[in-house]
Amino acid sequence: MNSTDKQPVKAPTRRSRAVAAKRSAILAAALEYFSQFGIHGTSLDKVAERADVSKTNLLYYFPSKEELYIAVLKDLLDVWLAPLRALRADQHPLEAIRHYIRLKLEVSRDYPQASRLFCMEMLQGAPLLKAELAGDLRHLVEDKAAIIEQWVREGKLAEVQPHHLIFMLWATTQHYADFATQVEAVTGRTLSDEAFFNQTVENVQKMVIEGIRVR
Amino acid sequence: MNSTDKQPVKAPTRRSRAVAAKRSAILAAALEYFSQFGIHGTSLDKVAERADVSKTNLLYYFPSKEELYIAVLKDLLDVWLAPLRALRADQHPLEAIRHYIRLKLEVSRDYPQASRLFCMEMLQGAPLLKAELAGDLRHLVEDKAAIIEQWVREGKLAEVQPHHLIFMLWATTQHYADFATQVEAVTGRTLSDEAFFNQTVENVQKMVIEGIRVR
DNA sequence: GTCTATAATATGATAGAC
DNA sequence: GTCTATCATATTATAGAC
Repeated sequence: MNSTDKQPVKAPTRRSRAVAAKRSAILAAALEYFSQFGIHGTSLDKVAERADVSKTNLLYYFPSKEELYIAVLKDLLDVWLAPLRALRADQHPLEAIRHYIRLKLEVSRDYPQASRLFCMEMLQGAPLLKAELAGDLRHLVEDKAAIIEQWVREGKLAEVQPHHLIFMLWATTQHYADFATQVEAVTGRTLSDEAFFNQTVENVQKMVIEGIRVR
Repeated sequence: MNSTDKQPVKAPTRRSRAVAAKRSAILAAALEYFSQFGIHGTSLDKVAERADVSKTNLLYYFPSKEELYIAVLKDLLDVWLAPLRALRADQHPLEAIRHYIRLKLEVSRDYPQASRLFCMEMLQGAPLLKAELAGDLRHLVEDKAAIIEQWVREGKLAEVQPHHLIFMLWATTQHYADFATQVEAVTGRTLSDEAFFNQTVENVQKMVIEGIRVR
């Protein structure tokens, strides 16, 4: 969580613990609303109500709606990127990608709101993430793309352009969170259904892996 | 376009043509805003301004913001589903899917806003498309899933569950519209760049096709 | 830190003239 | 069909007491 450790670390007092708890209650409530209705469709009233604080009090912790929104986004980016960070050159290529797919689908199952808020922000042109996108994210992707490229050069993966493979991994795994409504409308199941989750992991892994296996 | 042919068809007069033109100018302006900012982030003022009509006048054509939003969504659904409708049992399986990928990426290139609005609606739980999702869309998907299942049974495709293949097709092709900001941040290119478009089609086709080819 | 006003404004929608 | 008010409301944010 980025937004809770801006301050220098001190021994947590009773008060500071209470304050931290309130902050995170607000952040959690905000995520619920923002991820469904977006920043414009969400009122501070509702967020405050769900977090069980007064609106004025909320504005004491986060000086404006936009700052609250940004705090939520920042907290979320780490969760969202964790699976990609875990991809390392010393792993067996196909196993690494197999593992990535599972991790990312776990994120889609366990943090669907994070995935959706991220998606929503992207749809709007990511006005509040532009900086991250151009900086950190881009470098992270460059790193991982280089690893994939290396695997391709060594003949361990079929000839694909790394960026497109990364996009395919993102797209196929996010889809089960972002389009959960549609997935449920069509299949009648959700990722919380364990059997459906496993079947999803297997199908996605199989299709992706066979698509990039060398023969 | 659904929303323009609710009325019984008559010989178009000068007036009716002018009215139709105004309606579609409003719809186009609305799509631009809705697809970026969502229904809540969009004001009728802005839409009216872009469509070059007064706000009151806009409300004469569409009695409320929500009805305008729904009209836009309906117009869009056909465009969005056209590629899937084109999938037919009498085609060569891999060629059919290859073709689908191209068509859908063309939609992502030519109607990115439609794709994004659809995505945004889905993120919110599709409150205004629930009916369509449960009805028409579900049946369409069932039809196409049956075709795919048949291909699998005949040994023309690898063993995959049709729904997951359909999701993969949707996800990988939509991604280039919905996450265009991220795609551009990472690659520096967009689908309007012809070389990048072709390279995208080839990569997606290759990865998907190899992933479901029978060996 | 938390509360009670209250300011300031944006915006969806209507009334009624022309 | 189009316009000029105008209403009604929701909602962000602040001032100032405690």
